[in-house]
Amino acid sequence: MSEPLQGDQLKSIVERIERLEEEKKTITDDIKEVYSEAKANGYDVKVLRKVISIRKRDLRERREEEAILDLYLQAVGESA
Amino acid sequence: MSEPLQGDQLKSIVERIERLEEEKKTITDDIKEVYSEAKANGYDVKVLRKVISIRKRDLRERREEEAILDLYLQAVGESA
Amino acid sequence: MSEPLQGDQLKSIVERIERLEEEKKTITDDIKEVYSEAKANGYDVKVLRKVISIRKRDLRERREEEAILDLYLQAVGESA
Amino acid sequence: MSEPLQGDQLKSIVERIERLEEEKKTITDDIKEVYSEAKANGYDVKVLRKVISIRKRDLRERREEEAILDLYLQAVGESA
DNA sequence: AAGGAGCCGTTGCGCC
DNA sequence: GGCGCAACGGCTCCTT
Repeated sequence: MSEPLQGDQLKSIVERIERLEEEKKTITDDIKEVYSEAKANGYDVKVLRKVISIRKRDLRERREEEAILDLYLQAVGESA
Repeated sequence: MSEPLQGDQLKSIVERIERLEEEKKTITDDIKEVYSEAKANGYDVKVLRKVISIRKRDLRERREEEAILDLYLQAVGESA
Repeated sequence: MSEPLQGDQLKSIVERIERLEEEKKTITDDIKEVYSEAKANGYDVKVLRKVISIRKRDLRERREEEAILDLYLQAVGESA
Repeated sequence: MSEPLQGDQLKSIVERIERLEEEKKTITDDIKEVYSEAKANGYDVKVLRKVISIRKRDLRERREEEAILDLYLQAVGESA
């Protein structure tokens, strides 16, 4: 009798994923909405996107530097 | 005195977007998590992804067909 | 009589692309080779890759900053 | 006095890799260029890509089959 | 309509 | 040999 249960499990997995993807889409749309509002208020969307992306990049870069520092430390025989 | 307000507005916009992007990332991670669990339960992730994508495609096609049907109905003088 | 010519043209396109992809693969293999040599000489490949990627990122970041500067200049009415 | 030499060696490695990656990028761009031209001549790029990928797949499969055949031949005592 | 940017899915690579 | 990660290519949407 495990078959039907497996079927249920699969169904559950698919539904969970689809539900999450819907939520994700909602957020994506929200983001677009914010850009739209910004544009309506006279902001240059292109610049705005650039600002966001650079801030994100900076954050990433900081993490990157930590990561390589860890690697160097390991390379000289220290635990991270 | 509108400058500082604009500054605040810009800051608010950036923060709203960054907050939304964080939420989006959380959901993306949740989705990965579900796939991981599925894999741990013996499901083939690649196939699973295919299933999801086909279902998405089907849904989209169904909506397109409805849209076309609506157009036809309107064309013959019926309200949608 | 344009049909055969078109066939030739298509053939030419496909061959050019396939040739270029072969060259690309050769280079990819060359890169792997360099990493292999480096490893044989005692270098930590993981660290090496990190170094390369950070240098690339830095270069990109510099260009990014120039790009946003240009955007700002445009935003205040100056030509880039 | 091996330190500076090692430094030079590392520098050389990094430069070789970066040089190769530039060449790789050039080729990637060339490929894009060919697709662009094809498009300008009325070809459907998406279909074209499909053609290329199928040919690549076929080539690969043929080689795999030869490899298997070789194994069989060896198994029965023949040299490849 | 064309080009570019961002997102997603696939493939290949290195590690365990 | 399997797993996870990172790079690459392809697709879609948006702007010009």
